[in-house]
Parts: sequence; C-alpha cells; structure tokens
Amino acid sequence: MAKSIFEIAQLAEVSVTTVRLVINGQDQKYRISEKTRSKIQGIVDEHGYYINQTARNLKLRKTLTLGLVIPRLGNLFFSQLMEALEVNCRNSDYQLITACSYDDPVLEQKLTENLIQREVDGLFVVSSDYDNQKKLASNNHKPVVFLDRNFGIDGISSVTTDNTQGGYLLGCAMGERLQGRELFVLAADGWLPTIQNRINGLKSGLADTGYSLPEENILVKGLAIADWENCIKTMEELCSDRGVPTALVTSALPVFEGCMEYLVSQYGSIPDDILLGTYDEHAFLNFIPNQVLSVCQNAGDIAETAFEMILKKINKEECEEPAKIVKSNLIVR
Amino acid sequence: MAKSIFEIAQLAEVSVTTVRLVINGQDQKYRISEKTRSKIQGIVDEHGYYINQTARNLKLRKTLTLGLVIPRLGNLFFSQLMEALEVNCRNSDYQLITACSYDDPVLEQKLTENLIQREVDGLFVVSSDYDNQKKLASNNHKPVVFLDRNFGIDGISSVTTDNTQGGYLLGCAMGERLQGRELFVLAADGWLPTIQNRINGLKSGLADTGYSLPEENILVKGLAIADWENCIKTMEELCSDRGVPTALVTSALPVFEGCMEYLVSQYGSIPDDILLGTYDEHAFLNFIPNQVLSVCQNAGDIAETAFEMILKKINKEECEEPAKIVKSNLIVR
DNA sequence: ATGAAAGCGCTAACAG
DNA sequence: CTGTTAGCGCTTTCAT
Repeated sequence: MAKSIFEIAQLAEVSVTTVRLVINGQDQKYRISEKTRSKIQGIVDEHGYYINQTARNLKLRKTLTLGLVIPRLGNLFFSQLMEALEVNCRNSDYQLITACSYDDPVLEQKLTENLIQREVDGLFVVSSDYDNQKKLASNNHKPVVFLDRNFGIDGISSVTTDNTQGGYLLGCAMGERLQGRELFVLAADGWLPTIQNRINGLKSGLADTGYSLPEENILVKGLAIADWENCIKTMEELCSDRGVPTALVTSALPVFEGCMEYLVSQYGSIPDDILLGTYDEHAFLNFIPNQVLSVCQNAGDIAETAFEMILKKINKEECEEPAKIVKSNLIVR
Repeated sequence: MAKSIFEIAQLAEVSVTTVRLVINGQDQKYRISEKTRSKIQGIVDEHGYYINQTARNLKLRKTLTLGLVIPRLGNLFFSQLMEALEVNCRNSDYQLITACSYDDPVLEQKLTENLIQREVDGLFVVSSDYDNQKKLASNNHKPVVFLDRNFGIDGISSVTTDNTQGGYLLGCAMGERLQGRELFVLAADGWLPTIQNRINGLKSGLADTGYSLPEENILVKGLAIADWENCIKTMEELCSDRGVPTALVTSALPVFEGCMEYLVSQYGSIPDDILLGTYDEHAFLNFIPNQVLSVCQNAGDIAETAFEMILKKINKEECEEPAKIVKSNLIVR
C-alpha cells in the first residue's frame, strides 16, 4: 500500500521537504546529495507513493478539475462534446467532472453550485434558461464558459454553433430540392435562441431559393431533449391536421426520431417520397432510404475553443472576444 | 461573494464552532441561543455561505465522489450507462467523475490511478483487459465495481450483461427467420469475454432451431469501440470473399454501423432482402426498412445494481455475491 | 450554551 | 544541502 510523503520521510529518516524535492524531481535544483536521493528513491520504488490530491488542492487552492453541466448524454451531440472536452482536459492534466441537468433549471442551478463548492477551477455550462445564465455570469468568482447556448447576455464567454448559418445552408439545399413539395418544420425547445436561429436561418435560405415558408407550417411545441416522446405527439397532430408532409425539417435529432417513430408506427415504414432535413448529424441517417439532409455541428472545434477560453480565464488573461461562434456544415446525401 | 465559516464567525463575533452548529442545523441539539442563531443566520443570508468541500474532504478522508472509467461516450450504451450512474450518484449526494479510456489499457491504468489519487470513494471500471482488471481488483484500498466486462477473475465485484442469454435469444429468433438463408457473423473486439459469450449464445440459439453456424462464417477482427472504421473493411472483405450476405449478425452497434456504411457506399442503400441482427439497441434501427432484430442491454439495471454494490463496499458491508449478471431482452421488428 | 485547539497531508517560506 | 514550521478550511474533542 502506497505511502504519503510523511511516511516516506520517516522510513528514510529525512525531512518531508527532502522527500518532496526528490519526488517532484527538483533534487538537482536543490542539490540533494546522491546518497539521500537514492535512499528516498528506493523507498518510493519499494512501497509506492500516492499523492493525496485533496490535501494538495486545499493548500494550493486549485483542484485541476473543470466542471461540465450538460443537458443529457444520450444525445449524440452532447456526448461528443463531452468526449472532446474530456480529451482537451486530460491533455492539460485537468479532470473533467460532468453532471446532467436534463434541461431543468432548478437542477442545473443545484449542479453548478455543487461543482463550485467542490472547488472546480472552472465551469462549462450548457444553460437551460436566461436567468441561470445571467446569474452564473455575474457570479464572478469562478471562470465560466457557456457552451452551445447564449441567451443574449452581453459580455459573457460563450462558444456556440452558428445556427443561423447552418439553418441557411439547410434552407438553400431544401429549397433547391423541393420541386413543388410543401415544406413543414417541426421543432421543440422553442424558447432556446438556438432553435429560433435555426428556424430563422432556414427561412432565409428557403427565401433565397424562392420558397416562402408559411408561418402555419412551422410547429414549435414542447420539449425534445428532456422528453422526446412529446415529438411523436406533435408529429401525430401535424399529420392529422395537414396530412403526411412530403417535405419535413426537424430542429434536432430527438425531434427527428419522434417524427420517424410516428411514421413507422402508422405506416410500417417511412413513406419513401418524403424529403427530410434535420439539424444534427448521425451515421444512421445514411441508412434511411429517403433523401436526408443534415447539419453537422462541430463538437471538436467547440470543445477546443471553449477549453482555450477557460484556460485564459483561469490564468487571468483577459479575453476580449468573449462570444465565439463555430460554423457548422451541411451533409447532403 | 460567499464566505467561509471562519469569516462568518468573525462577522458575527462568535466562534467557528457556533457558526458550524447553526449552519449544520444542530443549533437545537446544542441549545444555541436564539439571539446568536439569528445573528449568524442573518449574516449567512446576507453574504451567503459556500462550504469548501476540499477542506471537508481532507478532514473526513472521504470526498463523496465516485470515479467511472469507460471506453467511450459516443457509444450509446456507454452514455446511457453513465447517465444512469450519474442519476444514482446524485440521488445519494455523490458526484460522478468520468474519464474515457478508448479501450487503451495504458490510458485506462493512468486514469484509474489519477482517480484514486483524487481520493474518489469508489471506482466503476469498464476494463479493457485481464491484467488491468486483475491488478485493480487486488489493489484493495479502494472499492471497485467492474462494469460490463469480467475477464473471469474470481471474487471480483462485477455487474455484466448476460451476453450468452442475449445471444441465445437472438440466435433462436434469427434461426426461425432464416428460411434457407446463409448466416454470417461479423464481430470486433474479439478478446473480450463479452463478445465470445455473445457468439456462443448465438450459436446455441441457432443450433436449437436447427441451424448449424459454420466457423468460417464467423469473422472476428480488430477493434470496434476505438476504431469503427475497421468494421467497414471487415465487411468489404466478407463481401468480396463470400458475396453480400443475405443474413447478418453483428456483435455491437459500431460493427453494425460499419457494415451498413459499406453496403450504402457500394450499393447506394442497404439491399432490402438482408435479414439483420445486432447486439445493442438504437431507436434508429426502427427506421431501416430491412427486418432488424436487436438485443437491448439494460443500462438502468446495471447502473442501479452497481451503485448498490459500491455503496455496500464503501460501508464495509461484505457482499457475498460479487458477480451480478443482468438479463437483456430481444427486440423484434 | 459557546470557545479553543488539534490535526487531515500537503506546500512554501525561511532557517540553518 | 536539509530541516522546521505555519498554514489551507474544515471537523471533532474537550473545556468552560
């Protein structure tokens, strides 16, 4: 069983300072004698040494941990984001601590407080509403970088996808392929700027290819991330009110899933003449026979940018460009 | 900005003990006078109090954190597992700390050591090989529960899926639907007992429905979780050596993805007469026109069982049934 | 009813 | 070259 610095010092009959210098490889710098060094080294090799990070954290007032509050992991985009963040952290000797908020503002608040009390050195947060974001942003005793969502608060550090641009790309591509079809848009989580931007981008892309999307063809209802079954119902409503659409855009993958689920449950399969478009990418979209266009967010870039930002904030380098925006790209099949 | 116990004590002109008793709600028990109590409460309400968990952790020699080392999060099963564990932890005031090993034994070892040095109270590990599992299991100064994989080491605490049973179910169902087709099996990560059990279960299920699977129809090659593109190549080999199969079982979702990817790249879509079967479930399997059978692992049950086990170990209650096995179920479409 | 003080394991300043 | 010591903020035991 591995020993602490003090125990090793006792065994070697030297002081803790000497042990620490050897263990931290500063024996050259402080000219520890070779005899002492090798005695200590021998004992470390024999018994092992486990540093007690907790004690070190307390003394240094930093923990080399970063917190991440994210809605869910079952959602591919978020799990990719976490994976990418975790790699960035590990490469810089940070440890990422992740908690899921299920887009519940109360839970989110509890989780961020908990992480701050655990003395994380910084915090990544995918906020679920304006108030939480505002509050956390003004709570300036821990560096915070907001991911994926910015509720329009001035001066906060955030890294988000350029949803308007992604929407525009999708709008253009759909517009070109409509060939007389009538397009419907199904969305959830409509209070998020993310979703509003996606829809606005889509509209302008469609407009630029000569298709004017009627407001009544846009259905924004309920939750997706926290409750994707809601999307099944919305699709059911759409189909019974307006018939099965021949062209459909969904605001995110859970919405897409809900829609397809409904169609399969009703018709045994996805009617093969529907033109489909969705935000978020997934390898499985390749396996659907219909034409599916999708907008791929760049989780890797978002993570990297966010990580650089938080490092700067931790090291007190002022960052003058707090709100970064990452482009996404269109995948045409 | 929130204050520490000491700072509050100074402001209230009382001792830290008194403050702590009020903050921890033990003021009744120790009969703190109402005057003192309300003075302290007032200061807490005004300035706020943030407990420094790091200091508490050091003193109490426990951190209320649990570590999780998992191959990847992009894999749905693992992200579901993490999500479920995180909920269990949160409900018992633990914080889960997750790190990804990408099934690299060296990285895995580094991550587990790192987590132990951070003084997690217990550790969940999806081990990537026998040696790591063996070593960690005998390293008995932290409670460890192994998830999803048990390399056949006696007496370790593990919670795994009953892969043989799941394989058997799939084997029976496939066998009944073959109708003269020749079945091929594609697998990766073949060194895992998980995979071996799945294949053995499958074989016996097929045998029980009168189909004897020839060994040369089973291709086990390379990695899936860490490198799913490898699966595309394996499928390419299979197709060029033996033709496009009319019945195919894959050992996990990444393998399935690779196979479908290859077929789509070659033929524009998945040939519609292939009967498909795979381990692991995903909502998107519903949207593939072919008949797809899948085996659904129960991430929620695994997490719950594992969490109960680690709590017992932390509280030193001997658990006499260390290796738990969770059934999976077949999804027929 | 409230306070004083020791100590968790580590770091860093200072002393020889 | 090596040792001593004072904290980091908290909990806990023992006084009063």
